[in-house]
Amino acid sequence: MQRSRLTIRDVARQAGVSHQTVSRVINGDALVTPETRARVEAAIAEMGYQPNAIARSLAAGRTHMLACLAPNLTDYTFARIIEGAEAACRQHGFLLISSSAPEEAAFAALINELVPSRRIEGLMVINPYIDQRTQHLPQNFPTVFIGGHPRAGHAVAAITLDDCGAARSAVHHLIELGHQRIAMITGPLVEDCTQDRITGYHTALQAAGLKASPALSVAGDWSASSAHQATLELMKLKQPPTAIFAQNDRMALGALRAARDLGLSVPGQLSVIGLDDMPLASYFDPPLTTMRQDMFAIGRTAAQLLVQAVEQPQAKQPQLRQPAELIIRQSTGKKPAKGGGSHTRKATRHSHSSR
Amino acid sequence: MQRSRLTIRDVARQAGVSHQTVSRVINGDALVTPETRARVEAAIAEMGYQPNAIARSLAAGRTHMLACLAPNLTDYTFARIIEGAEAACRQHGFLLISSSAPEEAAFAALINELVPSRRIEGLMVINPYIDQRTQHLPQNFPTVFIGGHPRAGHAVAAITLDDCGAARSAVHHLIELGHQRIAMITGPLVEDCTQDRITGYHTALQAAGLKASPALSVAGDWSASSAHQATLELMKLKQPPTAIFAQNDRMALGALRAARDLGLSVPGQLSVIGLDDMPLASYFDPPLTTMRQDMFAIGRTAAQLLVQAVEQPQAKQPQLRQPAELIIRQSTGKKPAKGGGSHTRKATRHSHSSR
DNA sequence: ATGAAAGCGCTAACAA
DNA sequence: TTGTTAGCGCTTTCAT
Repeated sequence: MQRSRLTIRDVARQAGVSHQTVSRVINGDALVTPETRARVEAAIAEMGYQPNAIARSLAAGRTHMLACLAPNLTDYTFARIIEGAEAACRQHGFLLISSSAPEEAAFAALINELVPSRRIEGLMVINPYIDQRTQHLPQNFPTVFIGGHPRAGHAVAAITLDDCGAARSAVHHLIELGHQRIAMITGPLVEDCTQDRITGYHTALQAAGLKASPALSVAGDWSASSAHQATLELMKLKQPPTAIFAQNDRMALGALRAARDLGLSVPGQLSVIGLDDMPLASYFDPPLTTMRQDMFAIGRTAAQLLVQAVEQPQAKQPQLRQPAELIIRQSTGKKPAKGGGSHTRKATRHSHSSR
Repeated sequence: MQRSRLTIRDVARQAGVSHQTVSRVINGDALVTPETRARVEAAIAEMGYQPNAIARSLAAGRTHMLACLAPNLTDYTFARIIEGAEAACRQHGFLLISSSAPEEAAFAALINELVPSRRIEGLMVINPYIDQRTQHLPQNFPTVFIGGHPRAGHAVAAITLDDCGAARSAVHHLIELGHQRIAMITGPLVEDCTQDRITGYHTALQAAGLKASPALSVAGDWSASSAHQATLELMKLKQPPTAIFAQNDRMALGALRAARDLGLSVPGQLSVIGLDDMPLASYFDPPLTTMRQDMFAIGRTAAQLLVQAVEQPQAKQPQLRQPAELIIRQSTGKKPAKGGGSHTRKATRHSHSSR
């Protein structure tokens, strides 16, 4: 892997053609005699020439680089989106810069570093609507939103999980098991997906003719500990819930632990359902019933949308929704009979998915 | 955020100077009169000019981009390293491309796309020694290894967790609790860190005058399910272990579940210790005793080493080790008395770290 | 089908 | 201190 100090002209000399012809061969231009092409390709192979991407970028005005901004890179959900996006980018001949911008200021700084310098051709933003992010977005620049639906005035492509539908399915599952007092632990209220999941929760309750009690809805922050706390409070109510819908799996885990701390069996006395199907969900105690979402696919699709937006800036900007799938494990069960069910914890043999 | 079609010459005209002077101002060259500088800066501000990074790269021969290759982006450990690296890169004025290369072929392809095209100035590789990755690495190119120590012939900077020391501490903790039959569930045997952790395990046993039984060492693949399986087998031995050291937290979780499936109380009848201290470890059942490693710091340091290697190619290439810290929670306890301890599971109130 | 010329937007060497 | 002249390595006119 020698330093590619060779230029297009070196190859041209070796092949006995002009440097322009070499350029044509590199770019697959059709107007080259097969013989010439062969000669040039032989020279390229022999000398081990590889084009300088920066020079190409400058001359062609295209960098073939995209960026993806996420609140962080460690959340499994985000990481998986990025993995999908990165794979799709490479497939389309693009490179991806993924950066974490926990707060708005960092977000604005990043945009201002990447876009005006003309380093990237397009931008993917995960969770565009937390804080005031969108106001820092460049105008007339190819952008795709992931998780968060465009407000009026934003003609950008967007792809989200079907948050509303996923929440509705989760709550519907609980209702089918006979639960009537169904609590919800939400994510931060400023996030779009939190709101959509709240909507889905209410939709499911309404469809079943159940009334939503405000006391049964508690805000968490996606962390297990926030849900642990929330669950302890919920179970202190004069009429505690018999089931909890946690808006993500980490919080579901916090709820499970709180139940254990309170000596409540799950699902005997309390059912818990999550949302994500994170890799370890089947190893929770008990294995978590949850909604599975294919974040890799979301990332991949987002990248494809973005590539399209870059190549054809005038094209329509679609708004997509990726459905979620109910994964039933052992953290949900029939509503306990009045007066409580069995308090004992059975050491049953659990089956696990192999994820 | 208008399209930066403005060039250095537009600014020069506006400020009534040569384009070169504008370049000097942009680059903080000292040889500019304060007045001229002020005029130029005023013009820049007024026009909203921002330099074209690609043109700069071509002219200066520097891209200020680095890449980090990891087996995947979703492993918490890797994601955290990348987060740290990315933060440090930005701080030093570099951008980071992080890519996942699950197998050797993808790894080689990536290297071949990034390096000869002169797009990046340096390379960070997480787990350089799984499969035959190192043979695809470019020669004479600034590189830093993360996790995996250089073999002979590789004069590259490297930073790893102190795998050996971390394993030793973990096993030592079990020994101090009185355990003598201590099993280990390893990662894939081809990985450096697996081997180092095995070494640490043996070192700790030897130091205590204990003999390592080959039957007590089982290979997993870092997944919870592999450890679940391994634990079931370990507990079938005529002389089962009283404690298990799992080489990562996910596998420790698998071991915990296997214990539950077998009706064994943890830590009453079986102690389990992990390695990682992943965010959810304190929410395992029981909360997991484990070794904490600061992967963010490792990533940050790796990036700093790389920047240094890029700036001063002739400098010495250090090999660093980041220590790990024992985090005692509730999955480890005294060796059970002969004949077994209490089989009952107490619903004690657990404290959690807030991570 | 091929080559020559001109420039992408900037930095670097030299001159003034 | 500032301006002038050349490129960086390639693509894109435009001739031929």
